[in-house]
Amino acid sequence: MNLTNNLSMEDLIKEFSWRGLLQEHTPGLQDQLKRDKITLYVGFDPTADSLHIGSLLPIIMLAHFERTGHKPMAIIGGATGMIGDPSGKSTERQLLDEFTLAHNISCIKSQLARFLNFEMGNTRLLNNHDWMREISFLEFAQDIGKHLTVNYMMSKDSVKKRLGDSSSKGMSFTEFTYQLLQAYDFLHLFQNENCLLQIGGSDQWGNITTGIELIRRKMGATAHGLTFPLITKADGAKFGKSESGENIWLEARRTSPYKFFQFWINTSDEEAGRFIKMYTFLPKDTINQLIEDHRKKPHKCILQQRLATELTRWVHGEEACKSALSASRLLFGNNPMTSMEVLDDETFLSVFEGVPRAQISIEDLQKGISIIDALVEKSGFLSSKAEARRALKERSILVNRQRIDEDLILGKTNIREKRYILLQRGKKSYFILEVVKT
RNA sequence: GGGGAGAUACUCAAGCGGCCAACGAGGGCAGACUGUAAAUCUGUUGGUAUCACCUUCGCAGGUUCGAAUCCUGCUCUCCCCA
Repeated sequence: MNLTNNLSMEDLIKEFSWRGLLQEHTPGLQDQLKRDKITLYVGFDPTADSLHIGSLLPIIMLAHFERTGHKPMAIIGGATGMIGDPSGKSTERQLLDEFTLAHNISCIKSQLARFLNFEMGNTRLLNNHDWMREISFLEFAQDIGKHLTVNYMMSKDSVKKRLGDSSSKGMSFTEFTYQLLQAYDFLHLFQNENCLLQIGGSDQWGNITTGIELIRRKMGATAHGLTFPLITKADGAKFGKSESGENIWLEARRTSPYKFFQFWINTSDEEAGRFIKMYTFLPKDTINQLIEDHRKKPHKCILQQRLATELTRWVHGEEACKSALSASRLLFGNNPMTSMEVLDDETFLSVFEGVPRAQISIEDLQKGISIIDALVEKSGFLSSKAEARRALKERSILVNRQRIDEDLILGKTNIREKRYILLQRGKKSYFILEVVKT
């Protein structure tokens, strides 16, 4: 992505503000940021072995800080991840065992390294387990717990929600303590790394201010907090899930670059306008121009195209982005049929990476397989013959992108190129049959 | 402890002896239209050997030629009075 727009980013707060990345911040932060290059941090929860697009925003925030010469730190919640943050959660969270946690942490570390420059030493990666494990419960009670009242802690939304609602299952002491642990993180980083700012999603505001309060009471010093909005979709649905309800991960093995690309392509006009500001590093002028162009020619999907391209390139690299783009052109372009036939098997596979597939024997194919068997028994693509019949009646089944009838018998002639047959239900659901010798 | 109401498919919700694989709404899927959008319209939404049969209406029994519908017991949920 374009890194050379530092001029417009002299005032980070302003920058965040027009990008829609600013929810709340403590007073005086703006001046502080203009005056000094400060150290700041954001926490990442090691709840899975890959980050998903929900984590993209904090990463982008750190990248903005990195690019303007500040010293960002990504803190992996190796200790706090064992506890679970109650913010925004209505029930007690599952605790993770140590093995899973260690695995998750190492995976997340290597992912973050793709987006942030840890090489130069300006941007760093820490694990809060490293200092959390040093402190005993008694020390914690004495040095930390002393400074904040339970009354203060109870006033936080994350706590109030769980105590007030009679239908909820209550809240364990462990979860109640979470905000203190996070506050201790901030205090520790303030003392040892001269870290002056914690950022996070807007649901973190309560936890961040607890940290600021702890630093104020214990050290008599001023620390800062900044939050960015939590993303909601225009229709109120949860952001970050594909249409089929799967998470969109940053790891190519979990979510193929093609699917990732498609996720952004499928955003609505309004969302695309909002997201391109938040999720790309394109300068203001460029974005305004794009929005203007899009308004004039909405059918071109300029915003969605650019958003998807920029992000796929950033997350998966130039190569993956190109093939995701060409796959999309192929599948949704004007004359997909002809281009399908031209595809050799290798390109075909890369286009349909991540599409479920099954093997089918050449002998069966020689005998001929009814399309219903092919859809259900031989592949498991559809779950019952009744469903297959229904789909065929709806004329929603395609073989090698050609609409077919119920009486089709699959034979050798249906193999495209050398080894594959492409099944399709509707526009977006694909399945690959791989022809093998038995 | 006493009294009452209820449990039906993904969700809500009809049905109260045969015409019930079960009205309707939402959701899902698909088709048309379109910008791989929104809105709209249409079809579809248990299974199989599909003009038929099988399994499904909280669980287990029973009455009946025949039950989601009636009876008995059980489990769970909700409400009212103590």
